[in-house]
Amino acid sequence: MEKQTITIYDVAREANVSMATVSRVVNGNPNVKPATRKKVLEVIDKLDYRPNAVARGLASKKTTTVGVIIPDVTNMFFSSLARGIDDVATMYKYNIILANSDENSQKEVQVLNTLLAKQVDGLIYMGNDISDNIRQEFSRSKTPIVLAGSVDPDEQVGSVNIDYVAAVEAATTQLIKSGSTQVALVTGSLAQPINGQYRLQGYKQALAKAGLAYDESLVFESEYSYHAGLALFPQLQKSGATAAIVGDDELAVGLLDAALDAGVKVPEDFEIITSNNTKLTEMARPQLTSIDQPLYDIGAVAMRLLTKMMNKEDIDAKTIRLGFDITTRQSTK
Amino acid sequence: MEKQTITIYDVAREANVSMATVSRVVNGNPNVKPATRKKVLEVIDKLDYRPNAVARGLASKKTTTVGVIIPDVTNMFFSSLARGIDDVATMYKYNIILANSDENSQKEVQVLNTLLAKQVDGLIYMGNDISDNIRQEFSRSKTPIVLAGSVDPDEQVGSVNIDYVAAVEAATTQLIKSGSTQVALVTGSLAQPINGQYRLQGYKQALAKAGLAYDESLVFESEYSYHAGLALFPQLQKSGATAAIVGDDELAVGLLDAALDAGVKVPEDFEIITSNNTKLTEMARPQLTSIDQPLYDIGAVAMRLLTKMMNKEDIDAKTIRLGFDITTRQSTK
DNA sequence: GAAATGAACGCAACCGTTTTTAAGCAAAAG
DNA sequence: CTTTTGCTTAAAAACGGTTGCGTTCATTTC
Repeated sequence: MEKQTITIYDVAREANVSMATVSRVVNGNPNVKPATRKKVLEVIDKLDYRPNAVARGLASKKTTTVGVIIPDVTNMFFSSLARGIDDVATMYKYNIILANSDENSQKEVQVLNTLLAKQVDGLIYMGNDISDNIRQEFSRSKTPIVLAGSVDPDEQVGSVNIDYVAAVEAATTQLIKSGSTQVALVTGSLAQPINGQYRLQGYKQALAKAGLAYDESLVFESEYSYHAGLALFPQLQKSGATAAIVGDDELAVGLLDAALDAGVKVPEDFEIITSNNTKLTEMARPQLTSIDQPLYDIGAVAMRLLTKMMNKEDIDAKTIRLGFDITTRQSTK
Repeated sequence: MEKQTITIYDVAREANVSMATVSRVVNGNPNVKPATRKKVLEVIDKLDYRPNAVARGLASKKTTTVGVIIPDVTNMFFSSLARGIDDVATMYKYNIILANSDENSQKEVQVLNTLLAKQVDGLIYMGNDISDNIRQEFSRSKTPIVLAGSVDPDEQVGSVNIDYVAAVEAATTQLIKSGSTQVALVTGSLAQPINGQYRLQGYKQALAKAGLAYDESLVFESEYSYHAGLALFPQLQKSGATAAIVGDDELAVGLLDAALDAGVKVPEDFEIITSNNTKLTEMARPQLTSIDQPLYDIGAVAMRLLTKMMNKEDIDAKTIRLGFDITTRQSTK
């Protein structure tokens, strides 16, 4: 009795036209006489008809849905990207299926497959680490994919990011110029290209240009979390570092708070530059100087790129590098 | 040439069975002879067959997808809920379509409709304000809906939250006991039931029990943002308040930082209790005392409730009230 | 006035599953 | 030895649209 879903067929009958015609007016196909269009529209309105997107997806092979793989929505860095993604997605009439992966490659592959099973028209992947498993799935997938905020050494898929080498070099240089000779680099696993290749390289370049020797003991690998930062600071201190460039904002706040709690003055005795310029950098006291990646834009541009790919438009460049800045606040002199 | 999607039909042919049989093994239907099951499985593996979820959705009228309407993923409060939702969703084999609404009722209705068009099996709504528009859509929807972290005065749909009256009363009482007679209440719009009804009531009750008069000038409506907090503090100070209970963590951090920047000592001269116990409360210095709503759990329980509803199991109670605590940190004496 | 043109619209074949119905068949029962 | 019973499996009808192709019919064109 309540199963009553009204279909395109009901509308057709009621309006005395074929379902093809109804389909045309629903889809804005111009080949419909204004009078019939009007009539159909009225019936649609009267019956409160709502096209079934699943049926439509099956018939047209398009779901107007894209999959988004995110390490953790709870992380400001990624959620900022996600917001950019969703905004331009809705702008282009797409919806987002959001799946948390915890950067667990097994989960990622899993999720990727259910996303593909759901026939998403495209896919956006976020995550620092592109495991071989996932890379393999990428390459045999016919579905357009773009990476947001991560780098892909072999450019199989689209991607949007900033020049991490240059960014870290600039940040490191700034720290050196302000007087530190012992600048620490605190990032996630060096096994991840973004850290082990790009950030590390930028760091070394800055050192080299300043005529400073590279000292491995000033490079720290850490989890990206507040508590990790809290726990890591003593080691940083022991290393003799007087400044640090940090790969994640939560981590940086942890370091900062640990410093403060230990009575170390920031920026007088210890300077910090963090990497993501999330709201956290403003909320900290002292506020954190940060590399300013345009997070929202990275997401937005990634989604825009994806729409082009889904639309089979031709792309000028598969990988887009956005500009960055360094926003100076109170954690540097 | 590569359009080659392999369907259930291909598998059936290759395995010399009907598609019905393939469907059975894919869906774990027991009525299949082990031998044939094995054969089919082999063919599936060999052909790398992946069932088309869209077709499945059309035929079964189930999409194993739920819609999630969220004000803003970028907000820690909501993203924490979202994380809980997603985790139990995947636990029950559902995916999440995430849509940001900015608490804009027009956008909400819009999004709700496209979600329903996509035949989601259920819906989770987050947001402080349940506009009449959206409430109306709720009531005529046949799709199960549950609210996460918000209250619904007329309990049309499921919902999961905490006892906001009691929570605010407890917080206010604590502030009064520690010596403040002028406790401010800083929340979002009082037009929203959660503020105007529940929080305000808890606040008044605490006052009454302590024999203090209710003073309207100590109640502040504000946007939930860091900058709003920064801007609001001077007014708070002018009001003579020596403590505040704040409805949102970002807002609270803003207030805290403004106090600090103004040379007001927290908690000596001004105490703060905030409401959501997000990570921010730990990151602030001094750390913020907070009502401890189990954010993740609210999301998780909401999703669990939704699975039951989608499954047509009978529910003991449509609205579930989780327990809360007050986690004392450094912003209270 | 007949033929050609083109706009509107209807027909019907998919899209890839699920699911109901029934058939086939071997073992158990009578 | 025939009938009943109970598994397996096949066939085919949905599910609600999209879309290529063909048809209809009012206009133009010659």
